[in-house]
Amino acid sequence: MNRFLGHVTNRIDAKGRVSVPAQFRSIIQKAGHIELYALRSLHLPALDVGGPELLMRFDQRLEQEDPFAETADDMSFYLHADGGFLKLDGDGRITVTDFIREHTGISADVTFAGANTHFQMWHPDRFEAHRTRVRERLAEKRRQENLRIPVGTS
Amino acid sequence: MNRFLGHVTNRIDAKGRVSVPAQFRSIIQKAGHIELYALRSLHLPALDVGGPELLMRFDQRLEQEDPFAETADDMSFYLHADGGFLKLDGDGRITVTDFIREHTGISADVTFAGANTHFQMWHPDRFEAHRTRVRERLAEKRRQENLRIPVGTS
DNA sequence: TCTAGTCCCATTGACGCCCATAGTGCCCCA
DNA sequence: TGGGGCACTATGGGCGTCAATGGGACTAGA
Repeated sequence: MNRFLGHVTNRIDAKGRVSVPAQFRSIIQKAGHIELYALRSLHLPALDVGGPELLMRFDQRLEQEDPFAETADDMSFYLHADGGFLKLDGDGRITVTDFIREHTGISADVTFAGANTHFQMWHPDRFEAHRTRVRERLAEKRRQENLRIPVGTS
Repeated sequence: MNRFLGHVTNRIDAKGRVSVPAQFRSIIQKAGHIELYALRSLHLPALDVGGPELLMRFDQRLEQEDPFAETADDMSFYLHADGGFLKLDGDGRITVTDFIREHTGISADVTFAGANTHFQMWHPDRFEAHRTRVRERLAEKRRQENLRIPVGTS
């Protein structure tokens, strides 16, 4: 399975390193990459992480923009200055830099969460909070739709 | 990876020198260049720095952006007259000249920010301010157009 | 002579590379 | 079916290398 699924929480050691879950790692390494591309999510206190092809996807999206509009500059700045590479060491670990900590609030532990084509890095508490919030939103949405279309799935 | 990505802040020493991040340096040296070209960014209080090919790209952009040749000439003059070489010393440092300080407000520290094909030099505070502004604009834009910049929607 | 710009060297702290260990799940075999 | 052992992951730590920074000495031009 070459999709990022599920979530795992790992500990950051005294040297500031954390193991990327083997399951996620194998997907990246299968593609022959030893470095990860990380981007600070716009709306969430989380990091979007994937192989270099993640950056390619964003670059393609960027090319669709009018290169002389402010949006293109903004997107380029966001993708290139506000993103960066994370190098995997020989044991499949990455070092948690200030770049990561500032945006996510991560301190002692990291929750890795699959997101299909990539994965995310969270502070465990914030991840949990986000998870329940999402669940509530979805439940609410379904409740509204059920008023019209009663599809009782439970 | 031969792209300028991420950002680092380095200190200017008593002699006015600052280390160019090794990651950026290696990209330049891989391309076989010993000197850097610096241009004032058009809209930002930052310096665009890169190899000689940076000049050509800026010229092309100028031509396309401004249909009136005379204005384009003025702009070209403005850029080139004040643009200059930054010589790397043996330890990969450059001297921060008044030319740099005037346009960027840089005083004690420099933030080097990747911009894919080149990099930028910022005053740390201004960089941070710009970063948050860009994120706000992109977030707003996405809210309006449902523009899918980050994959992480959840 | 003084100043500004180089070249070179020293220090220190961070990071990469390597190996060790403990916990866990799985498989195989009795 | 239960036990032993193998494989692998997460984690911890040692150590050498390199980057960032500071500073001294030499040179050339004002």
